[in-house]
Amino acid sequence: MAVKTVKKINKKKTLVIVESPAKARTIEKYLGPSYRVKASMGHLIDLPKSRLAIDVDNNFEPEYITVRGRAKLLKELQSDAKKSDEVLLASDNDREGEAIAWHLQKALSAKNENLPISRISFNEITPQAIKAAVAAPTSIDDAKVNAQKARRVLDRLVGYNLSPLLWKKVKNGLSAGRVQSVALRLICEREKEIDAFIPEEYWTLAAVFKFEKTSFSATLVSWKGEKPELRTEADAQEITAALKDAAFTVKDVRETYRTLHPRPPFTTSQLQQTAANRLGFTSKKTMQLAQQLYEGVSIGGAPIGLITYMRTDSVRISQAALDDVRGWIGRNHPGELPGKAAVYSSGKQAQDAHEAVRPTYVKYTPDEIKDSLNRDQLRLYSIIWERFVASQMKAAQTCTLSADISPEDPALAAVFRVSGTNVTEQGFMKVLKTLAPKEEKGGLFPGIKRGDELKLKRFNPEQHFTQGPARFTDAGIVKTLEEKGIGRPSTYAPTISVLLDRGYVSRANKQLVPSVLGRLICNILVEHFGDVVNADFTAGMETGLDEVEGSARSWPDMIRDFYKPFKVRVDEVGKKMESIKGVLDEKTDQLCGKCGRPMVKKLGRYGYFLACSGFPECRNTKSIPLAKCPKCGGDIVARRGRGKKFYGCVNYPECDFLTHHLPLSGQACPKCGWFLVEKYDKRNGPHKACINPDCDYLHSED
DNA sequence: CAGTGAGCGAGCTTCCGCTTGACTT
Repeated sequence: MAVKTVKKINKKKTLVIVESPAKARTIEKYLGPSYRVKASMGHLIDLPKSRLAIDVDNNFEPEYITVRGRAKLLKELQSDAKKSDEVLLASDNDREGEAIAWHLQKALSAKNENLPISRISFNEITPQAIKAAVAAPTSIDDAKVNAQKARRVLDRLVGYNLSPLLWKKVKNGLSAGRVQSVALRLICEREKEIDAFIPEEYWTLAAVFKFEKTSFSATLVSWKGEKPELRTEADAQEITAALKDAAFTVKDVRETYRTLHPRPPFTTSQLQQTAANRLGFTSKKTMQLAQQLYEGVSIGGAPIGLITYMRTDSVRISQAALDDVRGWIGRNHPGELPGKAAVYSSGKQAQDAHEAVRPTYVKYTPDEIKDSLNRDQLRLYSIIWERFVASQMKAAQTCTLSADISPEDPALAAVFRVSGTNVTEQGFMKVLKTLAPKEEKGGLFPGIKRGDELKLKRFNPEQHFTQGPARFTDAGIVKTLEEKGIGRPSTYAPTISVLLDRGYVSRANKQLVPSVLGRLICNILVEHFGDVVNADFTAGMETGLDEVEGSARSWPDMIRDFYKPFKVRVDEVGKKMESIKGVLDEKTDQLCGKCGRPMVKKLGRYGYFLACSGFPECRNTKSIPLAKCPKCGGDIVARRGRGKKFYGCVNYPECDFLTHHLPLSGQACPKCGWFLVEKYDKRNGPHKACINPDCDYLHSED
C-alpha cells in the first residue's frame, strides 16, 4: 500500500491516447517511463441511440453525447489528462480515428483549459514509427473530421428513416441501412438467379488406355475438329461406337511451364475469406480468434501478442517486419530468398491506418508454439504465418505435361487429352502446410511419349448437369462487399450477424439463404429506394466524402443534396404504401388448446410459430407440428440446440423421440405408418425416406 | 460419435464504424 502512494506522487508525464488497449501496452513499452499510454476503446462520443439527434433544419447539426457505458472511461481519461502536462491523441490514422481525436480533444480541454493537446499518427507499431510520431505532433485535421461527420450523419439519416418505415409497414424491430441492405440485396438477387436457373444435362467422355503396365484415363477434347458438345447419352454412344475398334497413338506431348507467385499478406477481408474457404470458419469466429492472437497468448509464461492488428484494409509491411522475415527465410530457406523484398499494393479505397495482418515475430512458427494455442487458434495463426512468410519468398515453378491421343485413322478425328502437373521449383510452397494447394485430381502424368501405341480398355461416359450459381458464404459476401467498397474491416462480420439476427437470412451448410421476410424487405427497399440500396450509392458517398476531406465542399451541402429528395420519398412511401403488417401471418385450421379460437402462423424472431388469433387476450403459442411422434403420438416440432436444428417430440422429457431429418409435412409411411423425411446423401441427392429404421419403404443408408 | 430441448407476437425497436469485455439475454 505504502509503495503505491509513493508512486503516485511522481512528476507529470505525457499522456498518449490510442484506441486499442493491446496497442497501448506495446506503445508504453516503446516510449518508456515518462509516457503514460491509455486506450479509448473506440468512440466515446457519438449520436444517441434512442433518437435521430440530427437537426435537419439547422445544417444537419448532430447532437453528440457520451456513449452509454463509456462515461467512466471518459472521466478517467479526463483526470489522467489533468495529471499530465501534455496529451498526444494517437487514435488510428484514418477518418474514424481523426473523429475520435477531435471528440477527445473537446472533452479533455473542457476539463483542462490550458492543457496542450496535439495529434500524432503512425501507420505501424514499431519503436521507430512511434518515436518519430511523438517527435512530430500536429493538429487535428478538421476536413477529415468533417468527412467523418458527413459519413456518420448520412448513415444515421438513412438507417433511422428507413427502419421506422419498415416498422410501420411490415413489422416492428426491422432494420435497413446503407450497408446491411445492400448485403441483403446481394443475397436475395443471387437467390433469384438460383431459382431461375434450369440445370441442363451434358455428358463428358473419357477413354481408359493401357500403356505397358499402367492404365490411365484421358478426356475427349475434340471431335471432328470441334469441341465436343454431348447433350445426351446417345451423343456419347455415337462417338464410342465409332471409336471402339480404333488403334490409338500418342500424337503430341507438350510441356508448359508456369510461374506461380505468392499472394500478398492478409487484409481483414482476405483473412476472413481464406479462413472460411480453408477452415470453414464464419467471419465472426475468425475475428474472435484473431482478437485472441492479437491480445496475446501465454508462451513459456510470458504473454505475447502473436499477430498485428486484425482490422485492416492494407497489405503494407513495416521495414522491421521485412527485415525479420527476410532474415528468417535466409536462415531457413536460403535458396528461396529473393534479391529484394516484394512490394504489394493495397486496394484503391484503403485507408491504410494499419499494416497487413501478419505474425509479430516470424520466429514463432506454428510448429514452435503449437502447444500454447488451442486447435482453432493454431489453425488461424498458421494461415496468417504461412501467408506472410510465403509472400516474401520466391515464386514457384510448375511444369504441365499434356498429351494428345488420337486414332491412327485420320478419318476418326478424335482427340483425347491427359495431363499432369509437377512442381519443379517449390519456392514459397516450402512453407505452406495448412495453405498447401489442394491435391489436383487426375494425378500423375503417365510415362508416355509421342508415337507410343496405346491399347483402348474402355470408354467412360459420364452424365453431368450444369450447376447454377452458388449461394453466398461468409467468404463470398465479404469478398463482394469489399470489392464494391461497402463496409469496413470492422463491420464485415457484424453486418452478416445483423442479417441473421433480424431473420432476413439464415445459415444452411455455411451458406446464406434469404428468408421469406428477407426477400420481402429487399423487394420493398429496391422498389422504393433502389438508388440508396445500391453499391453505387456508397461509391457516390465516398466521392462526396473525398470532396469534403479536400475542403472542396462543405459537409452539410453534401448531406443536403442527398437528404432533400430522399426525405420526400420516405414521406411519400409512408403515406401511399399500404401496410402489409400481418401479411406474413397465415390462417391455419389448428385450434387454440386454451380458448378454442383458430391459430395463426406467424413469423417471429426464431422462425415460424403458431399463435392464438385471440391475442392479446389469449397468449397461447405453440410450435408448428410437422409430424406425429411414432412413439407417443405427440407433435414433432423443430427445435434448436447449440446452433444445430433438429426435430423432436413436444412431450419431451417424457418422450425422447428425436431426428435430424426434416419431416415432410403430413406424409405418413404407407407401409408402417411412421412419417417420411427428407434425407440427403451424395449419391441420391435430396430424397424421401421413412424415419423408421426397421421399415424398408424408401429405405436409404446414411 | 454422442448429444442436442425456449419462446418469439405488442411494449420505442433502428443506422455504421471505432473498440473490448461482461455476460447469463
